Amino acid sequence: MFRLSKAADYAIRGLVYLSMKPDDGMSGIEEIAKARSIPASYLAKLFQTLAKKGFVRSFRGPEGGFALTCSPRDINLLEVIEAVEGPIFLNECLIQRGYCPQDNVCAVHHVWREAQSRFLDCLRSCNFEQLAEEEIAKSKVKQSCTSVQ
Amino acid sequence: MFRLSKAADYAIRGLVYLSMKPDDGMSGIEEIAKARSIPASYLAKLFQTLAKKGFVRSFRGPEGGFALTCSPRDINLLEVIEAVEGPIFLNECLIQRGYCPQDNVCAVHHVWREAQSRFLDCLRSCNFEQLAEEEIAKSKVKQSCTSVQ
DNA sequence: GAATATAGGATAATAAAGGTCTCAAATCTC
DNA sequence: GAGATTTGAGACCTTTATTATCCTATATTC
Repeated sequence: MFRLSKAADYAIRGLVYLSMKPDDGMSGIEEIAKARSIPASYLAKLFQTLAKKGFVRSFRGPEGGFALTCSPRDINLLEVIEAVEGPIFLNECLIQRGYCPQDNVCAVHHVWREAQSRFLDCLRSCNFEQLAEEEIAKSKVKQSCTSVQ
Repeated sequence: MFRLSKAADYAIRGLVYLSMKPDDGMSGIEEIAKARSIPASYLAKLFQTLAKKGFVRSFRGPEGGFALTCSPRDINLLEVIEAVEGPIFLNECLIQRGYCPQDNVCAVHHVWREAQSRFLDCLRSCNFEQLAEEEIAKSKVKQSCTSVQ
């Protein structure tokens, strides 16, 4: 099924939230989870893997929480998704050269490669600074004009 | 997980096989399954749904089997995948306008829309005539030069 | 009309995703 | 140092999707 997993979706939403904070802003899991309507215990587990992969640093104890390790500009969508879901392959035959026994015969193969590279480029070109800025802008519009659907 | 299901993969491979047959050529499940190394009983079910969706016609009895209902040129990859897997949505929030409560706030939303439309265009622009021709060409190359990896 | 080859449909087995809970470890405040 | 607070790690359960098989009904041929 070609669908983003909830895990990746949650991770992205959480990181966007952190990216919107003024520099080095730290947030606890509970805060993020509440702000973005994500199950807290699930988000906690996700942020553990994000910490392992180096996107965020964790701080224990009261007033602890998570903070980005680098500028939001230096994180892109693709990285985050792959950190949570593992590497993206639209079809098994794209996992690595020679994996698919019908590599040289299968005509669909190169269509997948093309579709995949376009798709990945699109995700790679989107960083969290953009996302955060856009979200801030949108939320301002919404505040000044609450009745609009 | 962003991956083509085996079901869709098998369906595509089966239809490519039919597309390679001279016009109106009919093939039994067993034949197709053997030619493309697909579990026969599984392929049978897939072709049932392909028949329901109108891509192939079925013929029972001895010498029966399946045949395309129209020219391979008039079938594209996207149609087939969606027939088997259901409609493609990269993220739940793209299912329909207003489905996602954070529609107007979420900045990631339009990235998904963009990525999705590029992806779908790519699949839509690929028809089974192309695929069949390419596969025939490739298999000829392979025959004349078997030792090449 | 009997044998046979095939589709049709129901059902089972497996794998993955999604989510919860508990306890340990660290850190801070008092 | 005691207690409160928060992450870390992992076990565990539930749900959903995928993959596969089996049995029955139907059409075709001889």
